[in-house]
Amino acid sequence: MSEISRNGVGGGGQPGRIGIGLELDDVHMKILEVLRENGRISVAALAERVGISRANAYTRFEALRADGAIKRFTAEIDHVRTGLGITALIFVTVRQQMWKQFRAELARMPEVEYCAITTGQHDAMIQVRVSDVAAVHTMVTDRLANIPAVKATETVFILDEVLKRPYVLPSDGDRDRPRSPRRPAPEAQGDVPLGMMRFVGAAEGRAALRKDG
Amino acid sequence: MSEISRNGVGGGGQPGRIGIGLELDDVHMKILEVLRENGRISVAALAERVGISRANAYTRFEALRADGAIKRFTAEIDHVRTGLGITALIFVTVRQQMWKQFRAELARMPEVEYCAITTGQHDAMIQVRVSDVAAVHTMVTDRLANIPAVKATETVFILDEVLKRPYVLPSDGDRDRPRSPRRPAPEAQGDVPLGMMRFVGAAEGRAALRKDG
DNA sequence: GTTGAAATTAGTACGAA
DNA sequence: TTCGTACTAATTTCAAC
Repeated sequence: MSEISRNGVGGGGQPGRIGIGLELDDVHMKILEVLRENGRISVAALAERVGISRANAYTRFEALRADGAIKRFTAEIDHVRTGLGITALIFVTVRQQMWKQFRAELARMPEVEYCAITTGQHDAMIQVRVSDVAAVHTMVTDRLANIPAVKATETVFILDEVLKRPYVLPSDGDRDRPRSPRRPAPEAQGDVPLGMMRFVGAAEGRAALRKDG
Repeated sequence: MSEISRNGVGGGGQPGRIGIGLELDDVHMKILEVLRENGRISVAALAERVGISRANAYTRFEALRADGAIKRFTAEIDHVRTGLGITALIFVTVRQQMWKQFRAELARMPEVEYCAITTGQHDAMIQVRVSDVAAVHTMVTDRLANIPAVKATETVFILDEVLKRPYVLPSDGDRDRPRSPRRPAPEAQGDVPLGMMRFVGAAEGRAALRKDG
């Protein structure tokens, strides 16, 4: 379920004005900041925390929802408590021209929480939550392996989830980041050990793969 | 911020009864199911959808919150709309005995949405959201490279987020999954191309790394 | 975009089954 | 435990400014 908006590399626009949606000003951002920490706050309390009137808060709240800037509200739950304490990442290599099938099969796998198409060595990364390690094995060898679209997989386990923010906002950077310019100053690039850093681009023909998804 | 519960590989318990918390029955699960799709639903409406009384819904709702099964409520937002349309995964190799420093530095990076410690070739995977591809480059070469704890990185871009469920619940499997047993039947393992599947274990000495985090 | 007052709904506290 | 009801407090809506 829940197809989400596409992020195209290189398609980044300027903050606050993207697409044909409404313009997000500082007040909108502040509203989002509050809602990400407490999604169940009343609009009245929200108005007070943001520093605007009730009516204004209702208007903006509804606008953010209607525009799609807020996609939905959800509860964050403790997976260990619900019996799904094992999390794994499965990197999948997908056969060309079979993306549609791959996506269809994904929708039929409830244990998959997240799937993203990536550049690099593999084509997609999926995150699964299951009750035990055996279930990961079953998932990979029984379910994924039986999908013709899946050429190969590579599985790693998640030992610990160190950080999980509800989501990131542009305004987060205003806190302690030194307001870095879009492009780093040329002289700043010299003093880092670039040899240790690898940017992994898309494999050959990857660009064409997105079309038949 | 927001340290979350640790998921230990091999530490999976039986569903519905983990740790010393409250016992989660079918009604609790149904409540979570509703709340994950609509985190702002009123308790009155929640009671109706689950099929219990209002008073009972309040009791269980509060119990789930107090127990920690529900960690928080949040709004899911459209990152492209807020100007953070570029998402990247950075796989990090961390120097032994320097995990504490790595985690401290992570907390000071607002663009990091998620960080997990993994088995396999790398030690950690972090997901960042920024406004443009140049910001990823700045992030990796300027910020991450300057952390002594970081030995090496590998970066891939996310081209498309195909699937993003609020979270997975054990009951999700009751829908269309053929109620698979914990461990796959021996004969079922023979007809899959195991040669294409790779399970990547932890690098040498990885187990010791968790202690000094 | 703001304030204030009416209508509605949410949250709490009971006793009964 | 769970349900049903009554009570109190808060929120949402809608009006005028």
